[in-house]
Amino acid sequence: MSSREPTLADVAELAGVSLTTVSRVLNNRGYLSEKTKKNVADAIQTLGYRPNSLARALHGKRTQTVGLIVPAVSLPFFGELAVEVENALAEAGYRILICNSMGRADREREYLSLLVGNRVDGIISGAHNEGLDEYDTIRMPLVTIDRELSPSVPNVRCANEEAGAMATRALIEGGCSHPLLLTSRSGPRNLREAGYRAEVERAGLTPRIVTVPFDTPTPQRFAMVRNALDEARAASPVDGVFATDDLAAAEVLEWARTHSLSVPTDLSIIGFDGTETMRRALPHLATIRQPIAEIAQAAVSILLDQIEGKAPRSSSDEAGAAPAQTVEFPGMLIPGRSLAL
Amino acid sequence: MSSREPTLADVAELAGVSLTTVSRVLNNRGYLSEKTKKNVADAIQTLGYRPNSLARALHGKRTQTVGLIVPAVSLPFFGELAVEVENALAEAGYRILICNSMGRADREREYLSLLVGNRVDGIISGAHNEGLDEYDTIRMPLVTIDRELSPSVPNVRCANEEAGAMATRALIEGGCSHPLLLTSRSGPRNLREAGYRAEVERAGLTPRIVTVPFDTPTPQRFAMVRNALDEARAASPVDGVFATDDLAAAEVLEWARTHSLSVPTDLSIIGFDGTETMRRALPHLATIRQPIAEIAQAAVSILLDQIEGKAPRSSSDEAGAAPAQTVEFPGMLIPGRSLAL
DNA sequence: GTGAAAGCGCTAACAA
DNA sequence: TTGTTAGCGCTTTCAC
Repeated sequence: MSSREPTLADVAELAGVSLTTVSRVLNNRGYLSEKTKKNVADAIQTLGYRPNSLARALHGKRTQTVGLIVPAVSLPFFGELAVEVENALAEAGYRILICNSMGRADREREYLSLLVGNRVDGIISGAHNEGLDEYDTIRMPLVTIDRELSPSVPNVRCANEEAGAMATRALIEGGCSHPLLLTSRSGPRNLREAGYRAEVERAGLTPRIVTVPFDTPTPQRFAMVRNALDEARAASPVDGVFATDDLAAAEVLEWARTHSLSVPTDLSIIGFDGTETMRRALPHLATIRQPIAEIAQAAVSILLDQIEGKAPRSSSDEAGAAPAQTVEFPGMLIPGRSLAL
Repeated sequence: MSSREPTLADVAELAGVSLTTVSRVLNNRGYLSEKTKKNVADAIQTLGYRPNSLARALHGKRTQTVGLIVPAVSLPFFGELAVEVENALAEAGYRILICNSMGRADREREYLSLLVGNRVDGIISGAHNEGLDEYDTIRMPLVTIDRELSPSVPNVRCANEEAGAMATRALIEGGCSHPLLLTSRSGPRNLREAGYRAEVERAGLTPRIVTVPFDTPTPQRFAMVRNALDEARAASPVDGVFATDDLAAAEVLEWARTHSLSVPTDLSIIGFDGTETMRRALPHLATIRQPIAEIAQAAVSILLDQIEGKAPRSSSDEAGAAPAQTVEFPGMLIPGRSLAL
């Protein structure tokens, strides 16, 4: 009875017309008599027919699907990013295939393969694994979010350097003379760090940086943050912390509590991201809000331009075409009680 | 040059064999000479060939894809659920198509259609829209997570009633004589509420319930929570709150602060879910942890049994077969400073 | 061991 | 206004 999904042929038979005709009413193409239209529509209705998108896609048309690669949608930033990307895509009639790389290069590699195998129309990558040359092989529209993959791949992100400077400035203006940076990976590619450094030096202070890797498993995380901060404080005073994500900032809050440091009197804290979830969880935490919706929309719109051929992927920059864009959106300071004034 | 993805035919030509042969080495079926195998493998390598899964699926095989419908992966519970479902599925060689219904019935309906159109092999639904009779039309393996869809659809969930009782008991044992329930929708189908009621009555206390709809937009949320709690407190004293999710519990914490109620001296608070994100953000919040990984694994395993034919979906319960299971996993009390002892 | 040919469900010329 | 036919890329009998 409910053996298999009905096909075009089933509909055609029931309606007493040819396949083409059914296909035509489905795609609303060509001239059809009202009567035929209705017949077919009825048949579709009674059969509960749904076109097989695979077959359609096989024919060379688009799959209307875009792959999104992120570390994990369980992280508030990426969860919200995924939702916004999905919304932006939905408006254009595209769907999303979400891939959680879990910070593992092998999984990202696998997913890349899978996406190509599934013939998605394009890929948005927000994962952060290094050294994946597989991306060079990708012959399809590609956009990254906050990730420098190659000069030929467009990159959309928050204006990290200025945002980092903004956060640091907020600490300094609040009276901190020993502001510390807590981040996941220090180095020249960390633009939030660059902003921090610039601002600290401008104020004639000394940069101090402490790192706890992004993908540390939760059980060990808090211990690592605590140790790192303890060490830093043992070396010299700390009266402010800029954590490059809000979850890390939450750990700093907890650390302060265990040391009976009162916030912001003894210690000012500012985070980064400003996701809805974290705003709800810790409304008093000052932070820099990334404009997630804008970022998602921009990434989607660039990708769709490529997909729809307005901007043929300049993979090899033939004729020295314009280099791929880096689009930046400013972060926004959200004040909070965790910050002295 | 990088015109289109290479096809089986391209590989066959380069290797100087037939389509069949290539297909055989791909699927490792039948007898092949080592030499041929190697030739083909090389051709695949140099061409960077990836089988088109659409074409394969079209042939009647599985798509190896499962749809997951949730309100939004940006909510910590569903974000973590999605990740766990994806992990469980990955082990079995399946992938996941995530659909965020955003609490809207129309979007859920659309997504259902889309999933069927994409010929996913099965669906896991964790969304919460009422009155979607579309589900009756679905002729494919289906499992729900914490959602009573129909007696014939298996449902996996946390043992909500006991967990609700557990939370309430924690408040009462901590000395609360006026424990309030903050939930999103009150009614007989709310099992956490049922647990709360049972326990409150057992202690000879009066149940008091306050609701703020789940999908209230963030800007208005906090105001609604505040008003609801203010009203409740104006009517009679409140010395404990059981919030049926941790984000709501966070709002109660904030409400307590604005009223200078000290937690837990004046007010005990316990939440629900115990996601990693919320544990990191508010480590001192007592809560009931849902065993998300177990729930995800169970749902996946039941679904895969259906897909792989071990348990033919008993949509009409022919021969009065065993009714669809409801699988429950116990919640776990996580104590915290928000709770008096 | 390997190949030829039919067909999965659909679209798009090309006819009628 | 509608039907016929040839694929899309792959798997799978059935032959050789």
